Amino acid sequence: MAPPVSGKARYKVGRLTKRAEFLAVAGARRKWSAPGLLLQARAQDGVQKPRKGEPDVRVGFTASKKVGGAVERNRARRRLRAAVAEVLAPHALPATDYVVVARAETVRRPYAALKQDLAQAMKKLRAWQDPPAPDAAPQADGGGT
RNA sequence: CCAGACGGUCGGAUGGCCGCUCCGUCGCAAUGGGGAAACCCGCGGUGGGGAGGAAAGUCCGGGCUCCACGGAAGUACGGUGCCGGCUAACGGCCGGCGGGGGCGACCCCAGGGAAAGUGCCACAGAGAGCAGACCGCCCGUCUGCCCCGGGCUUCGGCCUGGGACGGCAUGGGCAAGGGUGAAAGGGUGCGGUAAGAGCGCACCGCGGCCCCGGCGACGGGGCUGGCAUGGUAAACCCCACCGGGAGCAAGACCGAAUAGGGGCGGCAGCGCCGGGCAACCGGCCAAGCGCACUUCCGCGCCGCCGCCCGGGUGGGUCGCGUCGAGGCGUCCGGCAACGGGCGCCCCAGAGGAAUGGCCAUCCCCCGGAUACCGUCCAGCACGCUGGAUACGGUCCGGCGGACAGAACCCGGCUUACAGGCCGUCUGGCGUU
RNA sequence: UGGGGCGUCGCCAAGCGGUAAGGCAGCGGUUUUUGGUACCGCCAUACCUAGGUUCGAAUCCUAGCGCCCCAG
Repeated sequence: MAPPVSGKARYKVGRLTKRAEFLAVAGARRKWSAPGLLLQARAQDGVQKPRKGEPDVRVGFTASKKVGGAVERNRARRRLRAAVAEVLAPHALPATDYVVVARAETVRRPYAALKQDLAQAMKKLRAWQDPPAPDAAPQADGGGT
């Protein structure tokens, strides 16, 4: 691959959109449940992999009816998306698909705690790594301290 | 000032950091990447747009698209139901009418037909749809007892006439009153009567006819009938009017692999039976292939290969937001709904679904504090002291900021909703 | 998106204009040494919500809430 973005500090992640992709991640049975969210992970293979030119880390979001009405479900997904951009993107393993599932608590949970939930879930699933280019690390590490 | 009625409107504000999506524009990326194809995809700068009054429920009406259909009428089914208007249309809206509620502003009403037919009206009650007579009221007959009169008498009574009160008696009249019921076959009053009854009369109600006003629903008046016609149609039904079906996962286009369909060519097979003039069709056997392999048995498949064609699934693009029953402003007509003229504007377009995440300050709300300022109360040495704070500041705290997220688009309806603002009106109290 | 159905006591469930059955569970009693079984009694407990029609509504109508199913 020839990534056009090499020196930039922003970590791009792709998006899971097809039902089959979500089922594949769920079928891997690598999941961990935190108070504010539920994380699933799966290493990509020859069938489930990003198309060329896309980022090689992909994330999908799920907010079912159990979370609430459309307003609550939208808000839960948006908060999770923001947390993923801050926490998961810089520390994600390459060639891995993630699915973040919203829970009823996701909407009410303080944002700092939500970020900690995500980081803890990644570590529990052994899907955490330190940024590969620490010199270009962005200022998105506020969750730890 | 308090209480209330109706209508309209808004539905947090400002800023910072980091992001999303669409459109325009400039530059870079390039002989660029992905994909079978259709088609999709960067990076950086800059400018702009980016949820609602209900976007909701999906209860109606349309546009749009496909399907069906010769016209008209009818049947069935579903819906609507006072009148007039508005509208593209509606079960919507506006203005009226009638009925009901409220002191009032005002609110509520599926509000056609019950003398076309059918059904139903429990229990209670004498009687409930061809009404009926339990208590009761009245008139007789019979009879009991009491009072009054007459006659007879052997003074014990007997006969007879009248009156009053009665009777497990009996023959009729009545439907006022009692009682039952949601409802008892017009209501109230007077007359009338043996007692009563529309039996008669007055008023009210109801029906019929006529006149007047109104486009009409209907209203007003007159004459007349003499009560005939209980309720229920959100029971069946009758009448009038309306309705072809499905829905953007509609639909249009582009178009893999696999299986199946068709055509052409080559090769293999071409035994038997049935049908047919034949082309050919159907069946059976064998061969072949598969069930790991060999033999037997069993089961299953049935010409093989190549090329081409069309339908079509996954996938992709369009549909899809430039133009609309469009928005804003203004003028005119109309009581109004609404219509018309003119000017300006282009105003969300996602697609596992953008419109956000976090933080400050302000605003509002809730709880607490009240040293201080105001306010109120008390004391007076008249300027202070003590207290209160339900109110205005001030300070502190608040996982406090309603209902809720476009999905093809409009017009309505219904439902949810913290709080604020504006206007009109009604009732009460006070002051002048 | 379109269509269909159901909400009755703690659970299951009848009733389809006039009285809200029944079973299980629960409580009390009898029988039994005790428990179970059996029998008797008590369930003064229920019609999803709000309006309306009707003399009268669980039942009919309208609106809403919740749940389930079917088709694409």
